[in-house]
Amino acid sequence: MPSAKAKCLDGEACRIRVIHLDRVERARKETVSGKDLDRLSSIYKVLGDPSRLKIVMALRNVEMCVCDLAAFLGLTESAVSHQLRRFKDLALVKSRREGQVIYYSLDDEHVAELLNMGLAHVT
Amino acid sequence: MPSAKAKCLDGEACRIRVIHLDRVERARKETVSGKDLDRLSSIYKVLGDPSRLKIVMALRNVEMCVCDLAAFLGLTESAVSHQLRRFKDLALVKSRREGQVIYYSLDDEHVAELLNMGLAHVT
DNA sequence: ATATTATATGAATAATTGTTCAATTATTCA
DNA sequence: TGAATAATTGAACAATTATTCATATAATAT
Repeated sequence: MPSAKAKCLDGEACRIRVIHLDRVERARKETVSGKDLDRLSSIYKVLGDPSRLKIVMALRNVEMCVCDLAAFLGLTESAVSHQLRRFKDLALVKSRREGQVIYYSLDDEHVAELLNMGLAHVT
Repeated sequence: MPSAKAKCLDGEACRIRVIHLDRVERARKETVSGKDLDRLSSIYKVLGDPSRLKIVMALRNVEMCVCDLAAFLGLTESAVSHQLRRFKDLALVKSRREGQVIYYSLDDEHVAELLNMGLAHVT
C-alpha cells in the first residue's frame, strides 16, 4: 500500500498538489520541450481534420492541382488553397508550377510514414 | 505538353472543374473512406495540441494520476480531466482506480509508435 | 492588348475548441 | 457519521479555426 498523500510544489504557498513527485520530475526530463513539442503538435493538428487528411492521403500517390483536389474533396478551390497553404507553412507539402497549373505533392517522407502507420492502425 | 484543359464533372450543370479526372478517380479509390477516415483524423487531432501531446508523452513511460499530470503541465486538474476524457473516448488511454487515486496509462501501442515516429521526425 | 484559366489572398462569419469556475461524485480517514 | 481528498461534470467564455465571398495575381490564348 503505497502512500497516496499529496505533497506540495510551489513553495510555502503550496498551491500545487502532487502525489508522485518523482514521476512528475521524470516526465519533465523525458518529454520533448517547447520548440519541438510545438512543431510536432502542429503536424498532428494539421492532419487532424478529415479534409486535410484526405488531401495528404491523395498526395501520397500522385501530385494533384487545386481544382483536382477540390473535385475530389467536394470543396471550393479557395478552401483547398487555404488548407494547402497550411501544409506548405509546415513544409509538409511542396508545389511546382507548370504553366497555369500548380502541382502539389508531399514534401516529407516522415509524414508519409506517419500516414501509413495511422492507416495500419485503423484497418 | 500534356493537356491542361479542364473537363467537367457533375453532369450538364458543369459546376465542378477538373483537370486530371483519372487522378481524382484514383484518389477516390485509394483513400480511406468515411468511418476509418474520421477515426484516423480524430486520433491525429487529439494529438494535435501541446498540452495533450505532453500528456501522452508522459503516459508513454509511467502511469500518472490527474494531479500529477496537472502539476507536470501547469494546468488545472479540471482541464486535465477534460482532456483525459477525450483520450478515453478514443480508447487511446485507460484508467485504473486505486483508492481515491485514478491512474492513467496508454491503451494503444500503435499510438505509442505514432509518437515515437513523430519524435524521430522532430529531433 | 483583352479574355480566360488557375490559383492565391484578405476579410468576414459561423463553428469548434480549450480552459475556467462551480458543483458533484466517489473513496478514504477520523 | 462527517470531513477531507481525488477526480468528474456541465455551463460559460475567450480564442482559434474552416469556409465563403469577393478580389487579386499570374500565366496562357486569342
